Amino acid sequence: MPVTIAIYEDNHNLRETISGFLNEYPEYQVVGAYVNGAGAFANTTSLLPDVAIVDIDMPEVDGIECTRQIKMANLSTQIIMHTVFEDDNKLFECLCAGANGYILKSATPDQLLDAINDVVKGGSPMSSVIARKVLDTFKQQSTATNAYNLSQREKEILDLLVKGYSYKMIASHSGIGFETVKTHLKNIYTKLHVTCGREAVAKAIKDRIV
Amino acid sequence: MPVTIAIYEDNHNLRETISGFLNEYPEYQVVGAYVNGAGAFANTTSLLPDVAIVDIDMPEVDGIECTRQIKMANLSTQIIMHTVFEDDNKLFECLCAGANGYILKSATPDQLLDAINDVVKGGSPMSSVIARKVLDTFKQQSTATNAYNLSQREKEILDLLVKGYSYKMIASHSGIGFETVKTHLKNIYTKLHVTCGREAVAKAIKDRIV
DNA sequence: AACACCATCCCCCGAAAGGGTGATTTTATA
DNA sequence: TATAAAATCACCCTTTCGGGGGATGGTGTT
Repeated sequence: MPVTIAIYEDNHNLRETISGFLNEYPEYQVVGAYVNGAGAFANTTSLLPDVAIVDIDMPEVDGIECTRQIKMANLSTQIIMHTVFEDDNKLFECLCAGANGYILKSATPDQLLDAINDVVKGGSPMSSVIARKVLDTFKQQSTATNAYNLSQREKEILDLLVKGYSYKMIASHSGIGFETVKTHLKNIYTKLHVTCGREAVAKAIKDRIV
Repeated sequence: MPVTIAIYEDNHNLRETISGFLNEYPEYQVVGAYVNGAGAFANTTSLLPDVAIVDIDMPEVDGIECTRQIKMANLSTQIIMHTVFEDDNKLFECLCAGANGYILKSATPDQLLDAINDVVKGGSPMSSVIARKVLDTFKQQSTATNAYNLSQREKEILDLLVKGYSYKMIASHSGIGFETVKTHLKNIYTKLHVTCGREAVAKAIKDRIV
């Protein structure tokens, strides 16, 4: 049973080249080739391809929207983004849309085959340069950590506040008095530079304190 | 000028093997080899290695803490995590700690060299399996969307609530009455199945409503 | 026309939040 | 052991929340 593949690529030559190249192998079968993401949902629903190779820059319905449509139609279709080069902002959008791999158009045919095999086996092929960009977003998220100098008790109470506990509930949960909770929260608000509990909750979550 | 390398690996044989292997090449120079992360900060500060190869599982001071220490001492030291296999929970911790690459101990010497070259060139070498896990956390963050059926106005008010606005401030900001804000928030709390503003804020952020 | 939904506003009322000031005890650390 | 930091509690006071009603007008759908 061959791996079924859908291709979304606006460049006619490239589309035919990839399609023809893959069809030379009995283990791959191109079941669809389209100039953009229009109809991606319907195509995917009816064909259920194992893999979709999606160009990011396409007219009308671009690769990101196309990726969303495909994933909405069939979550198990593995999506390989195909792009001219490592593009920063769109990379992130692709990831959120549900892309499973990222391959450059400058890649060799063999690398394309590797990428296809990778995604069907549950991997996410991408260059180390792209991987670095992905990793950087992680660190970015976790750098702004606890520079607020909260004590252990304060973190605990803030955590309960985020969970929606009232002052009273926090007091009984932590086995301390109501007034103590108030004092702690006053200090917490001061340290976080916020003026109310809701703002503290937002900051706690966004800055990964909890 | 050779690439300077520090090795953190508790297994004596492996440590010596890697060290010896790398030192065979004039373009690489192992400047330190340690059994765990103790003293990583000091080592890094004085040696400023280009690359550190860090085993995740080490006694006393493990690879994650080691990674933090190294990055704290010198941000430009590129860190390659070295592990027996793709470990889920620690992977994420490593990324947050600042790891730049992820290589398996089963990798061939050539692959190790590739990884080293990758990180010094600004890439992040990792297997496609690991890359997939990283990507999955992205999607996880963006999937749980708005199924709460909030109206546009309600979303707007919830957004302001997250920003720390008081009811009064929301009212004047949105140009509506205080009582209207209250009504909206009552409805919002009902729709989100929460009982107070802080809980709503937490839910709004975690479920990416705002 | 009837209905659902949204946005707007009003009143009442008790509970909760939060800000100020001050004090004691425990714990960690220099 | 002195000292700082953290944790604990108390009292006062005002404002804000949050839940319960109920009401009106607009919009869009059936």
